[in-house]
Amino acid sequence: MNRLKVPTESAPATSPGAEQVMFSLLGAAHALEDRLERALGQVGLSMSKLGVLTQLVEAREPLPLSELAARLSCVRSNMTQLVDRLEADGLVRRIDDASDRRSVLASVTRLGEERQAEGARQLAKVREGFTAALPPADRAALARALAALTP
Amino acid sequence: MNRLKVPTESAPATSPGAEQVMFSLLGAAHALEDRLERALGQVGLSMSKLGVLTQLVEAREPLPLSELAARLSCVRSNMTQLVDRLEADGLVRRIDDASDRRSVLASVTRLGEERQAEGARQLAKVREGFTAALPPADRAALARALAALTP
DNA sequence: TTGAGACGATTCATATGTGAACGATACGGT
DNA sequence: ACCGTATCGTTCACATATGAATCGTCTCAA
Repeated sequence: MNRLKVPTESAPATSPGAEQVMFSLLGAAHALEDRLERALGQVGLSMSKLGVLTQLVEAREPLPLSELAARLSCVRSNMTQLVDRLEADGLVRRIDDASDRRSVLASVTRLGEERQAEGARQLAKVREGFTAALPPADRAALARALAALTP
Repeated sequence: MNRLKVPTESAPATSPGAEQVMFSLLGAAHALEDRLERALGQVGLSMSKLGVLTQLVEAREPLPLSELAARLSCVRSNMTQLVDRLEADGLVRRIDDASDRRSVLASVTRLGEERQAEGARQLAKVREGFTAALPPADRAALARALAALTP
């Protein structure tokens, strides 16, 4: 699931190091995603799968695939395949929507709920490690900078 | 090429906001990658393709696929396919390595060099936008925090 | 009521990544 | 000189994403 390392540039001699901050951000996120996928892999999940399960658990009711796609910011065809795999794993079931025959609802199974809880624990562990690695003095500035960067 | 949005958590009431910093980082990187892929798409490239072309241009000589995979931190099978597509695009040629018959070298074409230059310009534009969006007061702290985060 | 257009899910083609298995080649120690 | 092992590229199966095209269903305006 990894992203390739970003192309290094032949440094244009402007403010020294400024060009590299963007790549540092990509690299840090990349490394973090690796850790998350590895941790979740230990309980048979991925970030994508955990995302779907978490939505369903939090909603406390079955949700249409369209709604899941919207909440997780992906296209519907992606959700079709993701739910295919979750169904094959026995973590989710498709049920017909009685009120709209176009719609298909995803319903989390008992096993899916258990797996979601395990995944959430793994995720929390990684998050703790992340927070621990963060220089406390820079935490606020990081949060501020990231907020400014996300439009 | 997008990553799904990260699962939101039912906030455990520890230090307020601290849990979310990790997700902010993933989100910011995600948005940034989107912008980069879109900018590169305008010249028919992707981050992965530009990465390969840039390595070849900077090396000023053909490189073995293994070497490219190592430099871009991906597995060799990925490089095989990436070079397949670059070759189909006419940006790269495979040539036999006379000194080691196991090895295959990737050689950037004239068109590939031109495309790399265009890609680098697109990348620089995005980077400028990135830097502009960054609160100057937080730049150093961001760089420091990201460095601490990348092991 | 009906028919045009919006909407929901799926399928297909494609891009990008991983990892295992394979065949060809290289190389070092005996 | 030969054999075991390492390395190289490829192929395959899979996971994850996008976007276009398709098919069924729904809804509203005329």
